[in-house]
Formats: sequence, structure tokens, C-alpha cells
Amino acid sequence: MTLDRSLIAGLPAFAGLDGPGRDAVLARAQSSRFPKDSEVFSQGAEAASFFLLLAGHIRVVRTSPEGHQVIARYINEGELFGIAVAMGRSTYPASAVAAVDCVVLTWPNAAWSDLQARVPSFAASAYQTIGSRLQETQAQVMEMSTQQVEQRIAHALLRIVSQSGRKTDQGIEIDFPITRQDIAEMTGTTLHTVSRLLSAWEDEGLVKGGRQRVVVTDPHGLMVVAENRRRK
Amino acid sequence: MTLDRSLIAGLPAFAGLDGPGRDAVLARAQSSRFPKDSEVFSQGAEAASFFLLLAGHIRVVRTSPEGHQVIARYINEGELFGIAVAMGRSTYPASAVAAVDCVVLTWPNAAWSDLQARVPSFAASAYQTIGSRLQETQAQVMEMSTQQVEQRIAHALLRIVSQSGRKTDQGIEIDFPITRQDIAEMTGTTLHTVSRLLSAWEDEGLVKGGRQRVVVTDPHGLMVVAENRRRK
DNA sequence: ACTGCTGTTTGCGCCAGAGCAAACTGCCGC
DNA sequence: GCGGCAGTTTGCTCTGGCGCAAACAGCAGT
Repeated sequence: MTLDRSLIAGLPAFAGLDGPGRDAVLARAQSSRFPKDSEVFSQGAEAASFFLLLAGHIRVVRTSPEGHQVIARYINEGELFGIAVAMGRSTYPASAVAAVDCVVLTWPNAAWSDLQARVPSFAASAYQTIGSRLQETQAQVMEMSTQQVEQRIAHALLRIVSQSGRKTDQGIEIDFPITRQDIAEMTGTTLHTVSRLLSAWEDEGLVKGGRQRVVVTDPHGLMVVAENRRRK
Repeated sequence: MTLDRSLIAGLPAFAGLDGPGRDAVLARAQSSRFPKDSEVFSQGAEAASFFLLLAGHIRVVRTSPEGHQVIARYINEGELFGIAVAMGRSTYPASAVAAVDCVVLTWPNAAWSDLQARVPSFAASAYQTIGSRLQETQAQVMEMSTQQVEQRIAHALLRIVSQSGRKTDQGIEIDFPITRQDIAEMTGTTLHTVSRLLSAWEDEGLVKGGRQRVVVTDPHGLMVVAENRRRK
């Protein structure tokens, strides 16, 4: 199957790129499906390709030598990921797991320098992606240093919801399956604490929980929790 | 004063660059001194330049809206910093403060795209710098999620010492002034806890403390602490 | 409908480490 | 040589949230 330039027409990574430019980018890409829970690439593996998520949601997971897992971020549709080549790395620093069935564009690393030269705006967009991830990660360090678990979880939920929220009549729902354990691994806490807090928030009418489901019913109220300016 | 190409001859950022190439890079740079405790740039300020540290040590500090400070990293001699332009950012995400008297090379942002085109290895080195900082920061998030304060502080000390250590007859000394408070802000804890642990380690003969001074007398022993495999 | 599995909730005890307070000390400037 | 201050040490108390354990509930497969 040949890739159509309309596939990537709306993506920020290709903004300001004309039709032929898009064709040039796509010429070296390959599209493939990844079923839920399969790995797109694996931490520590030789980085041979870089990727763009066309459809679905991907979880980026780091595992420590002792076996602890941490979720570094979720990748949304239209985002580049696994761009080790742009950072001059030869292995992937984390694993990428499909949170739902996904469609992914794959380029061989060899295409990178070529694309960089011929389509400079593509490379610039990649560097900006890395820059904003550095930014986000540093913000996370700050959060973990200065804020309590309750604020951190509230922030994490608001972040996910704003990036991958789907409006329903109940409120805004995270549109991929996410467990309490996942939320714990994003915020550096335990599933027990996450469960307790979500239950408490449910009683206050801020969120609604379910099996692998979270719906934020009162984003503004949750924001108040996140900023730690609660009543009393 | 004109800049001599020998200034940057040994730096990794300019490895694989010939003499004229180095001249081209230096032509647009300006050298200046920053006295101890002065700011090279300020968090949130318009990013107009990028920098390279020729001599000294620089502390990169982020301040939260509530006034909490976190030390993101220390910059060593020969490193690029404040390269917001390479990430497509228009403001500095943190402040840079001279930990000792420093000598800094400054380029206007306008020089970036020019240098990138004419001296590709320079740009590549910058991107690699950003990549490894992202890497480090993510590692820090993992540490904060999974390890205890004692291990985190031990790791932080070992990291500083390996990057900015100076050998003395006592052991390896951090060769810039660093307070317990600074160490606390690097590891997300309090100066009290840092002080207690350093005192304990001093009793065990692992380190030697002093006013704004830390000497690691037994790096291997400290490593054992960092890996959390202590006797008993 | 039954069974098993995976994810969730909740109770209880405990402790690492934060917060507060106070005393101490090396060093710099006058 | 003498304050005075910035940085450090140390004691005590209190608590957020972790660890453990057990019960519970939605969902998939047979």
C-alpha cells in the first residue's frame, strides 16, 4: 500500500511543507499496525528507526535495573517518538507500548540525515519536540520535589485529559484504558494512594472512576486541588 | 580582545572541526566574565543568546511560582548552555547563576541557523547535549520515584564528583562551593536531611564535610550506599 | 451461568523524612 | 581582633503516604 500525503497533511510536524515535500518525507516511511500491549521498540535495544504515531495511544515506559517501572509519557496521535537518532543516541532509552491498537509510521534511521537536509522544517519540528519533552520532564522533577502526592496526581490527570481527553456528557474522559497502577507510575506513588484519592474525589464529585477508566467531571474543581488552594 | 581558536580546540562541541571552521564559529562569539553569584540569564527572560562555559561552574536553577527552587544541573567547563534556540523556545526555562567567577562565550541567537548550516557538527553536538540532558532528567525522575533519599543523595554526590571532582590527598573534592541546601535542592529533600546523612557518612569515613565543601573520601563505599546494598 | 483473572477498594500499622526550634561555628569585613 | 552572619548541626515531634493484607467487582472465555 502506498502512503497518501493526506495522511500527514494536518500534522504539526509537517506544517509549512508543500505537497512534494510531503511526498519526499513519506517515500521512505512504512506504515504498520501494532496491536494493544505490543512493543513498538524496547528499552536498551539498538535504535534502528524513528516513528510517528498516526492513530492510537502509546505508553513510554522506563524500567530500572531493579525492575521498577515508570511511565515517562503518553504519545498522542500525530507525535514523533523514538527519535533517538535526533539526540545522537544509539539505543532507545525507554520502551514504547501500544496502549490501544495503533497505526505507526516508521522511518529507518538512515533517512534522518537525508530528511534533515532536504526538509529542514521536519528536523526543526523534531528538535522542538525533544525540547518540549525536556521542558516537561524538568517540570515533573520540580513537581516531585515540591508538591504533595495529591497535587501531583491532580496535575497528571489534568495533563492527560487536556492532551487525550474525549468529551462525553459526563465530563471529559481519558480516551484510552489507564489503570490506577499506570497513574501511580506516572506520579511516583502507589496504586493504593491513587485509588484512595480517586475515591475521595469521586465523593466530592470531581471525577468518576471505572475499570481502566477515568472521567473528569469537574476540571475546574480538580484544578483547585492541583493548585492546593482547597476550602478550609 | 580577539578570541583565539585554541580556546575551543579541546572541546567536544568542536571536535572534528578544522582551524578555519573554529575561526568561523568564534567570529560571532563574544567572551565575558561573570562574577560569582551573578546571573548569566534569567528564567522566563527573552532568550536572545546561547552560551558556552569556558571557565568556572554554573548552577541552573528553576523557581516555581510558589517560590520553591530546584537545581536542574551544574554546567561544567566546555559545555553549551542556554541553548533555548536549538529547542525552538523563545524564553529561558531556568536561570543560570555563576557558582564561582566564570568566563563565558556568548553568541547571538541570530548566529544559530548560520552556524547550523555552515558547521553541522556544531549543531549536532548541541542536539546531543540536549538529548543527554533529557536522558539525565528522566533518570532523575526514575530515581525520585523509586529510591529513598539516602540513595538519591549518594547518587547526586557521585555524579557531581565524577563531573566536577578535583583529586586531593584526602579524596575527591567538589571543586566549587556547594551548600547542604544546594544538595537538598538537587535531590528534592531538605537541608536538614542532607546534613544528617552527611554527618552519618562522615562517621563512617565515606565523606568529609566542611563549610560549602564536600570531599568524597571513599567513592566505592559511597557507591555501595547508592546501590542500597549495605552491610547488615 | 460459572470460573478465573485482572484491576480496584479499603482498613490498619508503621516509619522515613519533613517541619520546627535552637544552638553552634567558621569566615568575612570592618 | 571582634562582631555578625551565613551555613551547619542536632534534637524532638508529627504525619503523609507506603507496605501489607484481604475482600471485592467487572470482564473475558468456556
